[in-house]
Amino acid sequence: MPHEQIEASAGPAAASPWDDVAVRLRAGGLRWTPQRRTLIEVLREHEGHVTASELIARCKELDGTTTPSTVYRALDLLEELGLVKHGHGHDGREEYHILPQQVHGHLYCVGCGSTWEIRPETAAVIVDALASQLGFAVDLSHVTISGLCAGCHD
Amino acid sequence: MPHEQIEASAGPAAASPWDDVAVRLRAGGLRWTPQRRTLIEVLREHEGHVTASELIARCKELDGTTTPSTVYRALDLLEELGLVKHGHGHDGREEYHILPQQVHGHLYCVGCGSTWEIRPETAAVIVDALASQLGFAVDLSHVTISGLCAGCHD
DNA sequence: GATCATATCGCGAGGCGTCGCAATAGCGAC
DNA sequence: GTCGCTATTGCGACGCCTCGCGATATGATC
Ligand SMILES: [Mn+2]
Ligand SMILES: [Mn+2]
Ligand SMILES: [Zn+2]
Ligand SMILES: [Zn+2]
Repeated sequence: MPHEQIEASAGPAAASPWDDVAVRLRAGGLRWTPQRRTLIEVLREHEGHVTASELIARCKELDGTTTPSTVYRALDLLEELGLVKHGHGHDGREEYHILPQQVHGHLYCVGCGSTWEIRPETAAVIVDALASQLGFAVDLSHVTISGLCAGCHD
Repeated sequence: MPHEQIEASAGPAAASPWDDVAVRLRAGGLRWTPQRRTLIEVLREHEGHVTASELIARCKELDGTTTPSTVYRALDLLEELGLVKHGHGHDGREEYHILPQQVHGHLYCVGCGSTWEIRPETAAVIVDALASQLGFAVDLSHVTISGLCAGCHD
């Protein structure tokens, strides 16, 4: 497969945020390892929300030697780089937002199990209320708020 | 210790919600077991918020044979009776509110680790926003909202 | 391409919470 | 007081997540 490198580096291209992870890591004295490579590969396949378990499972498919603790640690790292953002589902389990564009809160209906993202306008009301009344800077994206959706109550 | 029963039933007394748990359980075809008795005894000692682990530990002090799964199941039951209400801390772990008077939300500062209850006025804003905009009936007490307190940001 | 400092890994153990199952024991009825 | 139905328990196993530790391997330097 000659010319592979030439092709890969041809053109400015649609730069993906994943492309320079190796560089960013090394710039900080950190290392670009096969385990991290695999995780990035998996993350490239996803959008939106994914469970930590799902990510680990997929990594294991690509590399049978995958270890959970290594994946968790790599995810922590990528979160510091701003490439993923974790939150907690209604039961406390971790969920990851891949390439979080705009942070958003989550709703979970205990009646039917549906989930929704909280729209920016609605989120703003919540954020503003806590900011103005308590000076508290909410990270809405970290939690899933439970309750009953319109279809499930009354 | 004669007259014990007479004393116990003397006067209308300051009825505690714990006093008729046995009756309420039996009324539903459920049973009043030593394990549940121990848990109630522990709950009587507490107010406000307690971790599930703390409750289990305290039960174990009173009864060395205590089993975690049994305590968890008993707590589920008491929650159905409205005597406790569980929520999740910022890390997803369970916390129990003993005799929840008024449900309230919780705030956690990721900077200093402090926690606060969300005051009713503030909670009302959040609940109303989700109710009016989405028809969603929030159970604020089930989650701990993370962020930075006034002292920890800017 | 060899060397070396140290970032990272894999492993094992532990805490938390859930569930299925077989054995046990409330408690209502007689 | 005994009997019998079945709610409940204890156990064991599992899934999720974290952490410490000794072994490994990255990648900067020469
Ligand atoms: Mn919950
Ligand atoms: Mn978290
Ligand atoms: Zn619903
Ligand atoms: Zn703070």
